[in-house]
Order: sequence, then structure tokens, then C-alpha cells
Amino acid sequence: MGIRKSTLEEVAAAAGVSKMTASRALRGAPDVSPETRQRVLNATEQLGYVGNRLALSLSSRKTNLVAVVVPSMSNIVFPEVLAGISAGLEGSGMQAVFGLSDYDAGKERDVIRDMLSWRPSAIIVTGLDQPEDTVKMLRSADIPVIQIMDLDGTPIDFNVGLSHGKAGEEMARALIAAGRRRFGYIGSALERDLRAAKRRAGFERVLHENRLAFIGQRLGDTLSSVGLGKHLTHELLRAEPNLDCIYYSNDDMAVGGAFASVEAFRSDDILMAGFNGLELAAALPVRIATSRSPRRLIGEVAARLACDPIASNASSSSKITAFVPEITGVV
Amino acid sequence: MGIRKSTLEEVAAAAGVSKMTASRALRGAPDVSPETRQRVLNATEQLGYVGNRLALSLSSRKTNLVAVVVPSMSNIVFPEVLAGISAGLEGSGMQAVFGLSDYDAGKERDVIRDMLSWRPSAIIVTGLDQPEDTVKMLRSADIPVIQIMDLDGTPIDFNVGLSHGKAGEEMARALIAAGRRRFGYIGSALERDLRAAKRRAGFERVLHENRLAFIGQRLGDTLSSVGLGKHLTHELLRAEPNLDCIYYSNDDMAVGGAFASVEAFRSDDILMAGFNGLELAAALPVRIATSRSPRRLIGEVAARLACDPIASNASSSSKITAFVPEITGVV
DNA sequence: ATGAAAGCGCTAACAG
DNA sequence: CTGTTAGCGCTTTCAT
Repeated sequence: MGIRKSTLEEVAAAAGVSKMTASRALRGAPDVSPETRQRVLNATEQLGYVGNRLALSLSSRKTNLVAVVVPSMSNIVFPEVLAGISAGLEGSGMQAVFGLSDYDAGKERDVIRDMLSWRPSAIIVTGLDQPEDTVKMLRSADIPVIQIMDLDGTPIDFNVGLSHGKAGEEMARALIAAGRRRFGYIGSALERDLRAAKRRAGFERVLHENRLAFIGQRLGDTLSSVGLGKHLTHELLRAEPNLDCIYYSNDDMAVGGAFASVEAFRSDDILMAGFNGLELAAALPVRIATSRSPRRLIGEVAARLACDPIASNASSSSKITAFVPEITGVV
Repeated sequence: MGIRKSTLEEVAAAAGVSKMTASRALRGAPDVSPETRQRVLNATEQLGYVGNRLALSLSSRKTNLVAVVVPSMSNIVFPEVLAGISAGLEGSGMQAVFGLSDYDAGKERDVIRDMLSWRPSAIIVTGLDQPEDTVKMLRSADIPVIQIMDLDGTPIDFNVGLSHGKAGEEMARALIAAGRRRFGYIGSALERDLRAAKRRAGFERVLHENRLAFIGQRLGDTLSSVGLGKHLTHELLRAEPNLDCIYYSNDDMAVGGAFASVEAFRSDDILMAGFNGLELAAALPVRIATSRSPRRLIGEVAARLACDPIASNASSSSKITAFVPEITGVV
């Protein structure tokens, strides 16, 4: 249904040439006489011809498709990555196809298998923690695999992102240097959001190095959100009133924490620290600390690699592109 | 490159059957002997065979692809629509392909043309204000066209959304009923965000009916954001200190306005009103008014229509699915 | 500069 | 239950 549209053959007939000539004319091949080309173009216009990429790709054995798998759409971070990819692909003739894993390894495997059946020219996946069977599938696809966001692990092929372990460490160092000592932690679904778990681990590592520890914490089990962050913060502040800093699994949660601190009249004596550097966080009436993740840029770089893995790779000589998040708002 | 993988023929050979039998076995056709099926499955496993959907779709003349075009990814609203679509498609065997228009009609046309070349089974586009040539292209694609989000206009085929004109009207009525009289307006890029413009027009219509008008306004020219809303609010409050309510183009801007009101110690005597009903807005330490748009649901309904336009249509008897946003926070 | 033949990997439509 | 014959709409390759 709906797949029935005019074909190259009909265009060719209307223009009084062969399929091949029509094909060449449409693709702008050099060896077609100007008038023939014009006749073909007219016929195309006339019939409202739209090429069939299924046939094109099957025949030419290239799809110009980039498969992209991200865990979620309900946090603005991944849409921004996708926007970056979309921008990075612009003008390259490549098309992105997106799939969602919902932070679920099994679902991720299925989605990847599904996308591979379209024979994409490259695939971009989030994180480095795919189970072995997924990795095997990715390897045997025999196309460039670009793992993004995370750097803590062993990449399959290309890798663009940042070390979340180090991001947690650096944030802890900055906060301790600024004089913070009584830390709490608030996060959620860490068994699914592995990057948030790595940040927490890094943070805790530095606390221990400094003979410190989280005095209290609250862990939600639904996905992170501003409302959840606010709720858990109220709970934690009630249980542990003398914290001077709370580290959150991300900025959404930290913004909720900031709201809670305002409501509890604690915004002056406790600092909330998150991760991502959301636009929103910068506009807040109270200051929060955060590490800015260059997520849009990560998307653009990954897209560039997907377009031309050879050239992009040659120029950088390494298959790993590492970013270091910038810390702001620590006082 | 990369498109070379094992084929059905190889699987069939390895299993000692014909291509057709292998094909039937893999698709779970009823008339294949259990042992034959097992042999085929083994061969599939062995070779790491992944079906080629290009060939499948070309041959069977159906793609199970749903094309989706949204204007942007930088506002959480559209990712949520996509998540809804993704959820609504789950289990149907359909796959969504996304494209971005950047709120640009020309780009939208190109993106749509591009997507149509994949011969999708249905297409979902945002809004009702496509230029004529785009509409013509959509019509001649001869597949279900589902226009989402907006209801104010003439749909091509299916239509799922809400009336933004009425949403603006209702918000104005509610605010006036609550005693608000001195209104300001803050928005941005209204020549591109047509739905925001429709809300503003509806709002203004009701103001006029009540012999009221916007006392002051500020219009940004970049896309809406919390930071922009905050900045423009500070400006407007300085120029017009005695407003008692500001209507914003959406919740992002209104949240910025709420932050500004806190910073200006005006949060008790002025009400900020937006549109969308963001999760964030509900967690704010100050109250804002908003109309909750059922964007995720719109995505799910659209997806269902894309899967089975006949059945879905029969049950509702109409090609239009209208939602009415719920107003909250008006005081 | 143009055309004819072959085939991409799969399924539909018939046989047996 | 299984196999055979034709394509799907395009490009590739080789002629002319």
C-alpha cells in the first residue's frame, strides 16, 4: 500500500529514453546531453517522481543510513545529542535512524539487530557497556561502530565522549577544595544509568581519599526528574539537616534539589552539585554546581566519523575522542 | 561497505533446503516441518545471519516504516512526542524514522521528500501549515498522512492534536476570571513557531472581548529558552512594573519568567502563565499557570493510526482526534 | 552519449 | 510440506 508510485522506467518512457539514461540524468552524470537531461527532468516533474531508495540501496549496496541508539528521550540530554548528529550529518547525504533502548540491555540488543537489518553505513550507540552478544553482533556487522558519551571501558571501534568516573572525581575535588565537607548523595536507577553510577563511584573515590564519605543518601527507583530530585532532597534534608553539599546523579535531580533548598530556606548554606550543564541550570535563581558535558558536540563528532571514518580518523590518528567537562558554580 | 553479510541463500544452503523454505522457516510460517525449521534456525545462528530489510521491503512492497517530521529537538516537548510514537509503535513491527525541520518550511519539504523516498507506510508531520507544494507531495505519496499537535487549519488526512487558538483563549478567560487585568506578553520567533503565534492570537482575542489589551510585551528572536524568558521578563518588569500577569509563548519561557519574578521579589504579586505543562513547572518553588498539552498521548495516538489507519479510523469514525488541554495553576 | 543484460536479496504466486 | 519461476526498482558492467 502506498508503495506504488511512478518508477524510473515510466520517467524514462515519458522522456523517450532508456532507464539508464534517465538514471544518469537524474544523478547528474557528466555524460548526458543537456537536452536529454532536460527532457528527463521535465518528465520527473510531470510525474511527481520520487526515487525509490530501497531499490537504489539494494542495487548499489550502500544505504547512506546511520543507525543511532540512545537510551531515552525523556531527558533533554539525548535529544540534544541527536540534534548534534543531525547537524553533523547535514549536507553529507546521510540519514539518521533512531532507536530507543529505555536503558535496557535486552531491548538495546533487539533494537540494534533491527537497525542492522537496514544495512546502515555506520552505527552510533550510547555507552561502552553492551553485553557480549550485542558486541558480537556489532562487530560482525562489519561497519564503523561509534560508541558515544562514555569513555570508561573498552571501545569496539570508535569512541567519542568523556570519562564519567573522572567527572565525578573532579567534581569531588573541586567541592572539597572549596571547603565542602558534609556530603550527601541523591540519585536514581543507578543500576540502569551506568554513567551516573560511574560518576558516583568516582566522586566517592575522592571522598575516601580525603577520609570523607557520604553522610546520607537517597536513591529513587524511577528515572531521574526534577520532581523526584526535589522530593528526595526534602527527605534527605530532614534526615540529615547538617549537610553542606549534595551530589546528584544529574542536573535534573540537582535542579529539583535547588528548588527544595529554596523551599526549606537552606539555599545559602548548602550547595547542590549535578552533571550536564543544562541551559536551565544556568538560569536558576540559586546557584548550583555542575560539569558541562559537550553533548551536542559529541553528536556532531560522531556524525562526522559516521560519514567518513577514514578521513576523520586519519586526521586525529586515534579512534578515541576525549572531552573534559568544565566545572562551574562551585563555591 | 559493510553491506556484505550472509544471505538467505547461504543460510538455505547450510541448512540443505531451498531459499523459500528458509524464508518460511524464519518468518514462522505454519507449513514447515519442525526439524527443517530447526536446521534453518541453527544455520542462521551459525552464520550470524541478519535479514536484509531492503530486499524484504522491495520484494514485498511494504516497508513497515513510519516517517516522522518534527521541528526541533531542543525543547523537551518534541522528544516526548517521539517517545510516545515509539511506544505506540512497540510490538507492531513498525519502525519510526525521524527528521528535523528546524521550524523551516523549505527544510521541511526537503526532509519530507527524502523520507518519502524510503517509501514509508505512513507519515507523521507536525502542524497544519505546510505550504502548497509540500501538501501536494504528501498527497501524492498515497499513504496515510497524520498531522499532529495543531488542529487549527485544514488537515490533509488524519489530524491529532489540540486547538492552540482555543488554548490561548481559555487561558485568557481563566486568568481574567481569577481577577488578573494588567497583562504582558513574552515570546520569541513567533513567525516560525506558528502554534505559539496562534495561542497568542487566541489570548489577545479574549483580552479584546473584555476591553483589555497587552500593556507591554517583549519578543525575542532566538528560539525559546528558560534563559531568554528570564532575560526578557527582567526587561519587561523594568519597563512595566505594574503588570499583574505575563503570558508566555510556552513553559520554558514562563519558567524563566518565574525565576525572574523570584529575583525581583515579585513572585507574590504577579502570575506567570505558559503552555505545555512541563514536569519541571510542577516542581517549581513558585506557582505558574499552564495548559497541559497531552503530547506523549498525541504521539501514541498518531502511531496507532500509522499502524492501522483503517481500524483506528473505523472505531473513531472521524479522522480528527481532538484534545483539550487542562489549565492548572491559575490564581 | 546511450542502451541491454544481469543481478542486488528477498517474497509472491504457483506448482508439486 | 517444499521447490520453481518471476519479479520488486534500481545500478553495475559491458557494449555500441
